[in-house]
Order: sequence, then C-alpha cells, then structure tokens
Amino acid sequence: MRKKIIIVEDNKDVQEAFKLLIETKTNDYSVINTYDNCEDALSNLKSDLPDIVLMDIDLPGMNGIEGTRQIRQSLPKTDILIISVHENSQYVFDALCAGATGYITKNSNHTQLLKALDEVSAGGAPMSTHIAKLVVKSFRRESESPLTGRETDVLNLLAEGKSYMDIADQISVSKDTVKFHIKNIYLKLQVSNKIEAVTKAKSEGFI
Amino acid sequence: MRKKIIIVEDNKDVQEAFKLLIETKTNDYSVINTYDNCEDALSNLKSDLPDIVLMDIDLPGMNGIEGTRQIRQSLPKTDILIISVHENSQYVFDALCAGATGYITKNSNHTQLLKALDEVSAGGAPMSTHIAKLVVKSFRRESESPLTGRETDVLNLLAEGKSYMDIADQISVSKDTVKFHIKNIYLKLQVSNKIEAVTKAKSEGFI
DNA sequence: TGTTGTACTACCCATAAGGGTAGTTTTAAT
DNA sequence: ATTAAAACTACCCTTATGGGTAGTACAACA
Repeated sequence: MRKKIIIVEDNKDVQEAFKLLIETKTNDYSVINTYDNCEDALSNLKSDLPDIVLMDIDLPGMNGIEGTRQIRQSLPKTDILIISVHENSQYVFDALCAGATGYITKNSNHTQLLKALDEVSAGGAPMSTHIAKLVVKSFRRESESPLTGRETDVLNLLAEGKSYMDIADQISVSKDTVKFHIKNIYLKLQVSNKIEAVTKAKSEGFI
Repeated sequence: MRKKIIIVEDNKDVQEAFKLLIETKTNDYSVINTYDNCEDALSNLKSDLPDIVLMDIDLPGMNGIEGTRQIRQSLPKTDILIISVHENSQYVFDALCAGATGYITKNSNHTQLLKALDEVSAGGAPMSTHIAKLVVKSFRRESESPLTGRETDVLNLLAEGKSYMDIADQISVSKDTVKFHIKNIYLKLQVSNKIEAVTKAKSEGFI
C-alpha cells in the first residue's frame, strides 16, 4: 500500500509541482490532500492520517514550525519533512526541535526530493549538505565542552552569582576545592575572572 | 510629478494587485518596476531611483530585511515600506533596525495601503495597530531602565569582565567613582555582586 | 533661590577572588 | 596492575570586591 502524503504549502504552483512529481515519478506514495495553511491541515488530520507531511515554513497564519509541533502531538508516528527556502540555523533548529524528521531546501531537485521521501520512509533524516553541516556543528559544540561534569556544575552556580563559599556548601566540598575547579575552568576557557568565564561558557554553549 | 515606486515581491499575483491598485486609485504614485527578488531590484536601483520601495520579507535569495539594509545604504533618502505576512516582533524590529520606514501586514485593505503610502510621503511611519503596539512596548522597555547613562556604561564594561581599575581607566574617572556607580547599580537592581547585576540587567534589557 | 538628580572623589574595613604550589583519593581505562 | 584523568584538600600571598560614610561640583527644574 502506498504511503499517504499531505502537502502544506501556500504557493499553488509549488504545491502542484510536488504533487505531480510524486504521483508520476513513484508508485510508493500518494498525495491524498494539499493545504495552503496549517490550520486546515490540522483540522483534517485525523481523517487524512498521513504517513508523511511535506511542510513549508512561511505560511499565512500558523507557521510551519508551530504546525509541525502540533501535528507531532496529534500524530506522533507521522513524519514531517520541512521544505523551506530558509537555510539559516535558527529555522533549522527550531524545526528539528519542533519534531521535524528532515529539512530540505526548496531548490532541491526532483531526484533529491524523492530520495528524501525514501529516506524518511526508511527511518532516516534527510537534509541537504548545508543543513547537515549546521546540525553536525551544533552537536559537536554540545559535546565539545572541555569542562568536566564537576566544573560545569561549579560554573553554573557561579553563573547564578554564588560566591565560592555558597558553591562549596551547595555541592558539599571545601571552599578550596571550589577554588581549584574555578582555576581549572579559567585555564580551559582562557579567562581570568567570573564574568568572562560565564560569558564565554554561555556563548560556547557549555552551560 | 508622481512619486516613483518599485515593488519587490515574489508572488506575481500580489505584485500585480499592488500595481493595479496604485495605478488606478491614485494619481500621486507610479509603479515604475516590479521585481521578484532583492538582487534584481538592487542591480537596477541606480537607474530606477525610486522614491518608495514596497518590500516583501520572504523572498527567494536575499530576504527583504537584508534587502532593506542594502537599499538604505545605496539610497538613504528612499523610503522602504515593508509589506509582510509576519506580525511577530522579531521580524518587525529587524526590519525597522534595517532601516524600514513602515511595516504593514499583507492583510491590510486597499485603503490602508494607500493611506500608508501617503503617510510615508508625508514623512510618517505607517504601521498596523498590532505592530505599533509591539514597537511602543519595546520602547517602553528600553526607556524603563532605572540606570543612568553613566551607570549603564559602567555596567556594560563590567559585563565584559573588566575590573574596577580597567573601567576607571576606560571612562577616565577614579576607581572609587566606578565603585560608587556599581554600588548604586546594585541598589537599583537589588543585587549584590557583578554576576547577578550583569545577568539581571541583560534579562531586563538594560544592557 | 533652593532643591533634586547625576557625576564625581576619597577615605575605612572586612571579605571575596585569583594565582601559585603541593599534595591525596577515586574512578575509569589500558 | 599501572596509568591517567578527575575530584578533592590545604596552605600561601596579593589584589579585587562590596559595603559604609562623607563629602564636592554642576546642570536642570520648580
């Protein structure tokens, strides 16, 4: 049985192009409905029961990211493939955080789009090279923290404005130990005071 | 002589609708060119020499906000009126920061659009009620800072990780004066150390 | 004219913070 | 069993920080 697809896209031409492409070039998918806004798509969701949603981001009314969030809540097993003109990191991360399965750009060619559908069906997460780089970079950053667990704890408390003594009490070690950790934090972050350490750690995503 | 208008809008229908509206309903404006992306508009800017640019935000390639910035640089006296579907604060502020003269939403009716053009010509800054509220709110927040100018300067330097001495040198006052300002900052923000002061001031938008 | 807000200077004092050095213990990997 | 990293404790010393108090100078405002 063919996988059911719905398209949420406010540009009629793009909508038709995708539909035509999917209906003619493959036998594995069938576009059962198209919508030009999230609201309409959501109200028919329970009757459509799509396997895959092709979702635009810039939509009148509710945007595609919020739409993604709501579809996810309603049908957690449905895959949502974002097809957007935006390649900036914020959109990509927001979309992925909202529960999008993949994120490809509108300038992708036909082969790439169909490949993306197959990837989604196979449990993959298709995204363009550029997008993939952004995502990889974000993950690398998260795991790249040079700080040990303890140091991260200390730095978080420092960021709250706590004194060495406060921190010592809170994590049940001596004041000198806190000092020791902070000295190491400064070394690793190449800074020499609390403010710089907190600012740098925040900007690098360590805390 | 009629004011020269160019339209930057990727949707042909909207483009045509605006053009028709302006050409038929008024004698004060004339649409001399339409573009569906910023790049094309920019390359003809010096020959078009428009008085007013009607600018969409979601455009293929360069977005309308960046486009606004570049048109401003090239023709500072040209007014740019953003016509967008987005009503969220970030877009509005980014657009206004980029140098947009006004910001109206696409669901504005014909009368409102023409009124906006007249307002722009008269040196005004047309925006919908909702948008205006956002802007007003942002200004209220900005002027709500309890800190004096000097205190704000000091706090900004403090936020960079500078010591009292560093700050004193930088703003050419004594270390004790810096201390004095910082004491007042702590009082006003109800905090008792640098980190808390910086964190609070940042979250409240004072720095 | 006097008041108020802002900016500034100058002390005192106790504690916090930053930097150096020297170790022990725990835990995880080889 | 050995090593290495992480976590921890302790001491020294100097400077930075924060809090208190007491003033002066100047411009805006009533």
